[in-house]
Amino acid sequence: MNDTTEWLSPAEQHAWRGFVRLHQKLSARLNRDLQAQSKLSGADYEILVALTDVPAGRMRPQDLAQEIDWEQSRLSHQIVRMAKRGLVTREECAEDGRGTLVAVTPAGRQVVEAAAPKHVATVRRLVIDALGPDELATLAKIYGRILERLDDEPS
Amino acid sequence: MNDTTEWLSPAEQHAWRGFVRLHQKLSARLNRDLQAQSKLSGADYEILVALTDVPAGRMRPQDLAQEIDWEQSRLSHQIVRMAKRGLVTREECAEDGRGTLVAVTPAGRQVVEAAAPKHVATVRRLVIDALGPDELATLAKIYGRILERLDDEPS
DNA sequence: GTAAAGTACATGACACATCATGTAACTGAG
DNA sequence: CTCAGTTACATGATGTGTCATGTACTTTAC
Repeated sequence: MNDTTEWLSPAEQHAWRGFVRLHQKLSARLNRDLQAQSKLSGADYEILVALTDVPAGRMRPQDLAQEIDWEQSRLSHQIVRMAKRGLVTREECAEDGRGTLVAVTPAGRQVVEAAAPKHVATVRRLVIDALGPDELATLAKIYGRILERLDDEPS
Repeated sequence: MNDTTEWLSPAEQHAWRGFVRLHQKLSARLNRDLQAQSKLSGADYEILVALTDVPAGRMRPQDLAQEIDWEQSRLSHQIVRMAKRGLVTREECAEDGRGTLVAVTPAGRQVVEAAAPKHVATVRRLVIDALGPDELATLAKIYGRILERLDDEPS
């Protein structure tokens, strides 16, 4: 590596550090809240929301993975754990012998429906309410731009 | 829970989803890059940067934890793993018999010095370069505001 | 129809994070 | 001095994420 590295300016460093810290603390906080209030991890919550969002309450793992942007393996492990706790079940897939269907159980539905309002309230209180409408739009725009870069790049 | 939950508006939801997705994908990406290029996890990198940032190259775990905003237990486990790989060592603390000092090893220093330029380049390419200077300042301001809220709240 | 290639998902190993709890050393009131 | 409380850190259990790899089924080329 040569010495032409362009290090971050103080302003850039400040913004970047803030980004990292915020990300860390906020997700830690949201996970702890979910766990304390609803006995759910963030991962559990994300799965349950995705499943209850579709009318049938069941999806192919591959579709679910794409929907929430998870790796297939991660999802598979997560489903196993949630099935053990009775939040979801596996069903056979008629159209494709290799496939499966993941379905929310009534218990899972009940849990997420109780959890969602509290979670949303926390998000609103901690994040949304801290932003003006213009800032909200700016953030969304910036995030979209960075996400594009991520998707464009090779790896 | 009553039914007065104030759900997120479409614009709010869009921004929030972007926030979550960006956080997930970006940190996954940065971790993978670090791992691939330098055999370091993001956690390893953070520790090494903090340690090499101080002249002595060694710190009390409690100070280190505060510096990078980690839980004490997390840090302790991480130190164990990094010590096994020869990136850091534990030293006895003269002033306080309960205490320890964590020090970067020469090997650790070498690894992080090789890793840093590549990491910074990735951050710049993916994030910083996607932002105008005004946007950078806006982000920093917003992050600061949300971080304050996080720190203010009970838990 | 069959063999090769691809797809859908599972699994084991390992790194990581968190929680609850433990141990040793320090500090201060008496 | 001594003992109660606190501080600094370690440790075990458990849940989670990633990687590499495995298995069963399906599709495609021939």
